[in-house]
Amino acid sequence: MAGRITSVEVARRAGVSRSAVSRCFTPGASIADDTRKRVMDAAKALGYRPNAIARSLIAGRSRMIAVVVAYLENQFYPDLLARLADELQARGYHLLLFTGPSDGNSDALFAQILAYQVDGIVLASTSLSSALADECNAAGIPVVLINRTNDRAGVSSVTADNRNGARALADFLLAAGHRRFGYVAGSAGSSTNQDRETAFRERLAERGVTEVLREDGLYSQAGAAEAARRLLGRADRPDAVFCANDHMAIAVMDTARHELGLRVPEDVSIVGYDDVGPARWPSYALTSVEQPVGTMVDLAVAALLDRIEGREAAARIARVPGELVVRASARRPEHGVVRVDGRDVWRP
Amino acid sequence: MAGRITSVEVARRAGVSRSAVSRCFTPGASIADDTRKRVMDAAKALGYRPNAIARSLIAGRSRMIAVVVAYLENQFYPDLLARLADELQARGYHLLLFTGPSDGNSDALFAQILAYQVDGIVLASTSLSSALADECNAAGIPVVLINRTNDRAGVSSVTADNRNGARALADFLLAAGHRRFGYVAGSAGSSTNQDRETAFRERLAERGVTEVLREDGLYSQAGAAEAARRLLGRADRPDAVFCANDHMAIAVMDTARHELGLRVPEDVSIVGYDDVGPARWPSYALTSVEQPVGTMVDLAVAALLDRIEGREAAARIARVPGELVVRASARRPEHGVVRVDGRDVWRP
DNA sequence: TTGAAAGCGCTAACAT
DNA sequence: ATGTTAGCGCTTTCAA
Repeated sequence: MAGRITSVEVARRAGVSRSAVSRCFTPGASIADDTRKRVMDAAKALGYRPNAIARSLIAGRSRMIAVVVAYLENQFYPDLLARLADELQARGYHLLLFTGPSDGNSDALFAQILAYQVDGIVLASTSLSSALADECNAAGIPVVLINRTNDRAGVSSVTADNRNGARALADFLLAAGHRRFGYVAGSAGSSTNQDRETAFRERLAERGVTEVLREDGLYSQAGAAEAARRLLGRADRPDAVFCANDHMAIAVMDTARHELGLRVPEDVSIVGYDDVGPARWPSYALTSVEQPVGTMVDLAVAALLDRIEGREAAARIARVPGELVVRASARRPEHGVVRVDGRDVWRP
Repeated sequence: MAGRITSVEVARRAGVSRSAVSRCFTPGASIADDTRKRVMDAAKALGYRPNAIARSLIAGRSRMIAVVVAYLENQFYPDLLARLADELQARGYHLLLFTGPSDGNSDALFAQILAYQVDGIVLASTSLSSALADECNAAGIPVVLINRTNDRAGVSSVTADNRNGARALADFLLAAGHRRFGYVAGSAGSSTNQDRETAFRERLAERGVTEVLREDGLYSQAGAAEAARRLLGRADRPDAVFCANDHMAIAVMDTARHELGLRVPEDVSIVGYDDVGPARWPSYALTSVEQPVGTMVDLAVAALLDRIEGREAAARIARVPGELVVRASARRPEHGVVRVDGRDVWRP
């Protein structure tokens, strides 16, 4: 541990008491300009920084937020993490990173998070969101789920408006003339997958299509490639496939083109969800519903800090809408696509 | 802050002193089995966890490691982060994440890092590696640079063997018959870019090729796309391009194919460095030198913890070799490519 | 083996 | 405006 210079040494050098030193580093404390200057000079000379650990002990707040993420291969999560860190740093909080347990041992993780006395927790799409969220909530620590919801009271969450997005995708594909559909699912247990899948099916059913071929991709690229082989290898293969996220859609496209020799979108239209970076790469040009990471982070941080700082006690459930961004991976309907801010979007 | 149950309450319930409670949670402390059981029962009943913050204050060590990363769009960094978090968690340390300042304000960042009394710092490829590393080192906190080096004494670093990798790439491209070369550079200031570029040029020069067209890509995809336009748009364009990393190589490939109408590798061979996930996607099938992130993390953690835990005081400089993985983005030499562990690698 | 007492570095009453 | 005192939750001598 470094920065061993303590406030006593600064106080001695400046010829004042430790309290005076403390006040210099406490915004809004009353201290004479002259004293402040002497203290600051001494502090600078000695290289003194108030010890945030000791401060936390008194304040009962650590100004640290635990963030638990499961998989970082899906570019959505690194984006999320980067923005979260920026946003928290800007507000004087810091991010303690935990990777979701591969071993499913949420208790050990929970113990570690609690031990650090974090002021709040962000759970980004880990398989154990629910269990952890409940425990933390019970322990009185504000929790916000990102890209998952949870029915329990007291747990805030921020998601895309997955149901509306999936409905838009259904309408879009129908408008392009598709009638045979496939769905590559994420983990069945995730609320995001459920929302995307059921809304997609419901909308198709409303419009007279009741059959949707389904394969599990489990949010991994290997799983999605397998799913693509099964789904697109059959004689009566679908001519439009909705993948629960872009990360899988990319693997499905690659498998369709490079393994199965299919043309996209001539032989099969493929659409995804999230609009992550690689979806925009010309090799994929994936039609996808955006999941606005910036807005989601802003809402998550606000929900968390409002509770931590006592401005509001209630949990908040936010659902943020996103555009259906039209690119080249799916057949394009004759009508309904307009250009907005340099992107083609679906506005039927 | 939660987990407000303190050791006093556990002590009272178990009918012992606070010291006894403390000893139960201190490995190797002497305590009667009977007492331990009573304490543990009480602790469990109350949901008590020792406060890591209070503990840090005494120990003078926080068991937190600060990690500073600059850009998370390049998949190498999320991979690094995930493994680092896992590795540290497994050893009882935790990762405090800082995003490298876009505003170039390293002082503010430094202050925050110091305030948290972190036990060590991992600097992953930020533009301010050197300045920060020096400051932290001066403050007595062990530092390890990943994917950068720094001449200063006392600073550990772990990098790929960039010079050897770049030489292998030069040999590989020459063996495939290329004679007109281009280089898309990362940030000129980064040691990694310097090593890759100079070794590439030196090796080509040794073999009689002295001209290499150079464009700046600045480690960003937008920059790389611009570089590709300039480099490949000219009449006497190179027929082989080495990009300082895969992240840029992907943008260069996309630009070549989709904007400039070039075939890869028939019209131009493109090679990168890092062997990140997207390099393996069939749409790119990028020939690249791997940067073994697992090994690099292991070495970085070892270097850091050996110093933190007093096993070794000296800084360590590690350079880890990686295979040149041969895929379809570059013309393939007639000889020298062999299959090892399911990959084609260059072993001249 | 156990408890009492001191103290990690800091801040927040409370005096002055 | 400043100093004195107490104490955040824990561990760690020191005695017993």
